[in-house]
Amino acid sequence: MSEELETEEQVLEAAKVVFQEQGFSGARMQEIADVAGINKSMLHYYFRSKDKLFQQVFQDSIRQFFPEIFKVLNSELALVPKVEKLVETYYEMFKEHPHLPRFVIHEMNQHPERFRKFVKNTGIEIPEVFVNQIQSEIESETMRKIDPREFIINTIGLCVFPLIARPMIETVFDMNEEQYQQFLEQRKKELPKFILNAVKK
Amino acid sequence: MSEELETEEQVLEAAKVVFQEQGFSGARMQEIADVAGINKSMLHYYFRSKDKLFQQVFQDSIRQFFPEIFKVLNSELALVPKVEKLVETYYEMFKEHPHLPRFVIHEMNQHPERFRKFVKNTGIEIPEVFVNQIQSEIESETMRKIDPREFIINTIGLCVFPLIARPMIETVFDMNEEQYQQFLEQRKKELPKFILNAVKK
DNA sequence: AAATAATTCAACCAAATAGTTGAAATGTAT
DNA sequence: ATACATTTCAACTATTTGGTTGAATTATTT
Repeated sequence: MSEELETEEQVLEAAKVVFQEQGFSGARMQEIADVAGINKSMLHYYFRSKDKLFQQVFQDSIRQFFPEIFKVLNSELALVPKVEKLVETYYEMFKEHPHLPRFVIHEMNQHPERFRKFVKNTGIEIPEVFVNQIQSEIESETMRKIDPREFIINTIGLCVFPLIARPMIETVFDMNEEQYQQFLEQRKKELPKFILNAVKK
Repeated sequence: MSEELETEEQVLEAAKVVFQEQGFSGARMQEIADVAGINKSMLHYYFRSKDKLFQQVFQDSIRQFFPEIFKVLNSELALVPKVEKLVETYYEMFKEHPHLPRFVIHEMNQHPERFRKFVKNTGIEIPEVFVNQIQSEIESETMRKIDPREFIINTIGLCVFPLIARPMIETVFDMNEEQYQQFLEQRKKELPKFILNAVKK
């Protein structure tokens, strides 16, 4: 039983790469096997079907996408460092997993019910601490009146969009890969200012 | 030759619905035929292959997604009404085509080169008028210093995100369909304030 | 050493799916 | 009326693809 975990992890890793790039319907079992460096029989030896394998990958991706961010949202940081930390957390995550957000977005829209089930499994809840924080900032007049939900959605959206829209950005603004990466670096610094200014009194 | 255009349009419309919902690899020719209310032979009679049909749909979707926005960006409106108009334009477009942005995002990432080619075909260019407008606003100190590209990306991202992330929003904030629609309505009013405040001095 | 688990391989099966064909029917233009 | 274009239909082909099988091999455990 020595290699079991190792190979299983190898398969999962390969499946993650292929599914996140191509989506469920675009992914091929053979390609996953190739990337994992094993043969197709092994896929079915560990995971019984494409669907089972996909669900595992999707579940894992959800766990990667949300909880880390919600941990920051519900931390005890003050508003300014919290927003900075949020942006940084996202950018770190996406540096390693550039296809993660688009994958989650695409697949959650294909099967919203399954997505809901999976999210419930991860135990995510409405970020209370953060909602309260916003509310008290508004009351103490250090922030203009804004629906905390808007705030959260805007922040996540602003982090995610430049990644999922990469080809659009490169095309419209005529950038090469390097210029795009440079643009992201600059943006990482500017984004917290943009967000914080947007909610300033 | 009387019905030709009509039927061809019917097929394209059906293909648009199915491709935009399921993506290229998820779409089935049979389903497109069913939605168009014709049989499969006709698909190949007008468009020779799935790929040809898809490219037509994708090309059309790009034409729908970008030019309208760029027209607003490059119009002669002042900044405040321009942002308001931008948000409104997007929301109107997405009311009729809710799957459009996710479709374009997904497929442009699958084949960035083809996407680039298609965009070039539509004759989109860097929105000069708007870039100049931002620059002069910054010089006259009515706006804080910001890269115009950031401004454009942030605006589009903020418009698009709540649509492509719908299942996430409904799940995390525990909304039903109606509450989600209501949320969008509220957001339509709030978003211009958010954007304009973000770039205010 | 014996038993069990992990792995490979090649061949295979079954289902899904894109695409084809040809004959017949219907509609349209000249 | 005739020619041409459009449409239907059902059956068919070819390819892709998910999944299976079983025998042989290698590694691990006991």
